[in-house]
Amino acid sequence: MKSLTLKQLRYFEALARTGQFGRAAEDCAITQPALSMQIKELESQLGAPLVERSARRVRLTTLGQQFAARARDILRAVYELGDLARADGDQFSGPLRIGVIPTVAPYLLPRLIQALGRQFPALDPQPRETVTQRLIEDLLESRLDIAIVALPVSEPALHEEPLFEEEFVLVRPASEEGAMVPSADHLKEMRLLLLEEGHCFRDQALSFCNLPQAPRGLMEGSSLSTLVQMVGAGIGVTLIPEMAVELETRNAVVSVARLSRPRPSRTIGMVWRRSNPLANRFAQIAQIVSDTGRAGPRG
Amino acid sequence: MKSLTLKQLRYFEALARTGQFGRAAEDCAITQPALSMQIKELESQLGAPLVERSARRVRLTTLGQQFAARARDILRAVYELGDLARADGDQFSGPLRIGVIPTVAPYLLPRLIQALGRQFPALDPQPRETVTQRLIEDLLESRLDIAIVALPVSEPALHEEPLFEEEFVLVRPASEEGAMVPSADHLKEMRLLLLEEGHCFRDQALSFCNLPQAPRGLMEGSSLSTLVQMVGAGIGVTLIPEMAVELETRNAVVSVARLSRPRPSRTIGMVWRRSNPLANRFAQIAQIVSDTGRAGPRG
DNA sequence: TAAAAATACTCCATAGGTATTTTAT
DNA sequence: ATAAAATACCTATGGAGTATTTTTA
Repeated sequence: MKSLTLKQLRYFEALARTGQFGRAAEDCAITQPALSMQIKELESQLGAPLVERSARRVRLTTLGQQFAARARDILRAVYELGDLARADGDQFSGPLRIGVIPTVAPYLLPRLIQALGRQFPALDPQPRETVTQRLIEDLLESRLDIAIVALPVSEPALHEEPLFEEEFVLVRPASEEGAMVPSADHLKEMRLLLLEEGHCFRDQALSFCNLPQAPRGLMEGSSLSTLVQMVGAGIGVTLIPEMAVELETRNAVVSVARLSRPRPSRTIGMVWRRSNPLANRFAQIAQIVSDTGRAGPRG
Repeated sequence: MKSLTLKQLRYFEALARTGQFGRAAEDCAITQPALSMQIKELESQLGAPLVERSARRVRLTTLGQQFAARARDILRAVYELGDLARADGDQFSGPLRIGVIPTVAPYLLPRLIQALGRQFPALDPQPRETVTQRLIEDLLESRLDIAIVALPVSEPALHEEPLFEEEFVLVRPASEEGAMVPSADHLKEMRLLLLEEGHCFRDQALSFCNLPQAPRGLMEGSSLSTLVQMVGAGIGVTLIPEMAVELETRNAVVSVARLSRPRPSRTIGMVWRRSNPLANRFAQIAQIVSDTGRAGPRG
């Protein structure tokens, strides 16, 4: 006479995601036996196994895979249900999980958190920084509410709200201050430093230089900060978004130059699940982010 | 730190549907205080009221209405999740909630239940008889698995599987045995007895007689059995589906005549929710129903 | 004043914790 | 031999029951 519980779905989803009872339990903030028992109970209710047990790793059965897919949809819908109440009322309160790409986060977040705090004192912004692909996954699985990324992302389930246009600038060793600014095609002849694989800004820079793929022997860095320091050491040149200039070039012996013909830029925007009941709230938030982004570091 | 439970959703759905704590509790097979507590807990978790309390009757708040709509979707999905396991394996087992329209049920169900029992010994058919509109509602809300109705029903969420074509025949007093068979247009001049409002067969009969609406002074009955008995008493004539002939005319002083030009008929079919994981099973069931229907009462 | 919801309390089922054993690599 | 899952046992939370009070139409 027992029936399915959300608890069971949550635990099973974690198991399907982590592939291990122990990790799943940790993820759910319970102990491994507790999770094992719930999975066992779930399987007994269904009358069929969801996972193939083995000591090292757990594999989902065919049924388990179908089950996991539907369970995820349900958990997402339940999450949205919980947000329904927050969408009404006059003040926006509670946790807001914001994802931001690494080439924007450090330059925007401090001022953004401030601005949000001023506008919505009861709001609890929970920022998270990672690459676009991960942010999109997290959004689709309801592990994030909104994400600030470079547009377009082209996911049908997501709404895209453009916030501001951001130009790229060239960073050269200080010794080249005032030298002639190279064209896009000249750039690819130079020793170009780029972010490592996975960062959208890497692809945007490559694209501006008319390079379909990264050239051999490309020097890579894991952050814009690293790239600029490498430029300062005379290793090469790089491109960075305008927003990063103030912070990153302050303590580096580099010079900054505007590019032109065409002037390179990207659109920063905010995305969220269309079905999220907080969508209207997010539109308000987007306005604040846009203002913050345009105001610049002095804002 | 608590989170939503399906129990809360089920109780709230019942409350939204019944509009009363007591009825909802009864519906959920618990006591009224237990349900009250869960609703209270739910509202406190959301931080906003879902219902406006009053002694006589409960009204949903705006939030409550949105919440109820989403909750229903979730509960439906959870129900389907529970059926996922039954879709695999080689034998189809467990409860199968079958809805059948009243002008088909008594003539088909006995043989159908037998046939199902032969084919799927572990299956537990739970038939329910009511008019098409109610059946469709129940299907959409996951209170039924399949329904046997006259096609088309034209609901995008439902799959329609045609089973067999069923002709209508004319039932006249026994005294008119062998008399000339009237045409469709003649029929509307005669004293026609029809089923009461809500039965699709009523509309099908009217449509065959080229009557857009029921004529004034129409005699109505609540079952085909009643109609035939009235014909036997010399009150008028009526149309019944072929399948009903054997059972209904056995103990009545009436004669049966085939109609023609055009020969009237309707398509009996089976419908189910497209998203139901048991859909493949239902296709098997449909084959059995079709065979049973075609075989006739001597089956 | 009568019907329905809320409150007060009691009990027990069960979810989850700790400790340990079993299993598979 | 080791890491992970299952098993055994215990505890405590909270869901549901009964009895009663409060509310309002």
